[in-house]
Amino acid sequence: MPRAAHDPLSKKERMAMDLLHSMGSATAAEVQERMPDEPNYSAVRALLGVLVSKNLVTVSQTEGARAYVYTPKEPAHKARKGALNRIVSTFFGGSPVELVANLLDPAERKISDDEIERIQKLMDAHKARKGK
Amino acid sequence: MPRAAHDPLSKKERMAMDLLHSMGSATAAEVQERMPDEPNYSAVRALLGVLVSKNLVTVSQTEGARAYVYTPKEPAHKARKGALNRIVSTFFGGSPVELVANLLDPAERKISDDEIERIQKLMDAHKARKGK
DNA sequence: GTTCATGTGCAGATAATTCTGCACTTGAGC
DNA sequence: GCTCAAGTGCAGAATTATCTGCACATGAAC
Repeated sequence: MPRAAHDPLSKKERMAMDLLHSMGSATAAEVQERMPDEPNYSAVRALLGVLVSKNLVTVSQTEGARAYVYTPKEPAHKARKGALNRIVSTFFGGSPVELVANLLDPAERKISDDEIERIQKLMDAHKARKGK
Repeated sequence: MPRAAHDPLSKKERMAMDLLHSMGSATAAEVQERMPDEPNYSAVRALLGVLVSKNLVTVSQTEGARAYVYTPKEPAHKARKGALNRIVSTFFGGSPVELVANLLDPAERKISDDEIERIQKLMDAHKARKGK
């Protein structure tokens, strides 16, 4: 029986998971490259192995390639949702509006005018869909 | 000498830090209450002690109260910024717009009409400030 | 001034994570 | 057919994180 799904990840595991999520999928070597202070190859393999055994990651071998490819099992949209929920509740008192306000805050320099423009469009589209 | 600032937190440490951030500050007992499956008091104290020794948390004693109060050292806005950056880069390909789009996506059910209204207002205000 | 609940400090024990090393495989290049 | 680079499997060592227990402090209630 697999471990409980909510089993929290250890720090390196979390790191590796995040890398896999941001890359979509990757080989051990690719993960290694992006780990802070490049642990050795065996260590990375061991780490990924743990994720596989926890059933959080899938391993596969593609045609011509030699190395295994590791892919997160949780679909991206779920992972995003979870991450967002966590952040909203721990840093923005549960209010997504606060989060957006923070993104817009120029003091935080996180978002360009162009991007703001695009968000505005999203909102309009959203409104239109709603209104009809 | 303190440990490197980017020293990643272990899972319980992360949990405790998040709790402190969401509460502003707290006693060991308060943190304990909110930890999944309530570890014992000594364990929580030990955990908080580690955070203090890593220089991430401050401990203080207020007037009439007996228990120590633990407070994150990193100012809230910085913590938020870091958390947002991390999420944007690991789950939204570096684009804050994608994050907002995800928040708006009704399939994700994360945000109410009322909240959307408020975001819209924020955007307008932002635009107005810009335009002048 | 005794008792009790709640705290503190700290020294290790226990458990989990992270890493290492090595024997073995396989395809490419020569 | 060798040799080499890049993989794989796995067993356990080394390191960290987590927890436990206990002796002592202190204010409140009685």
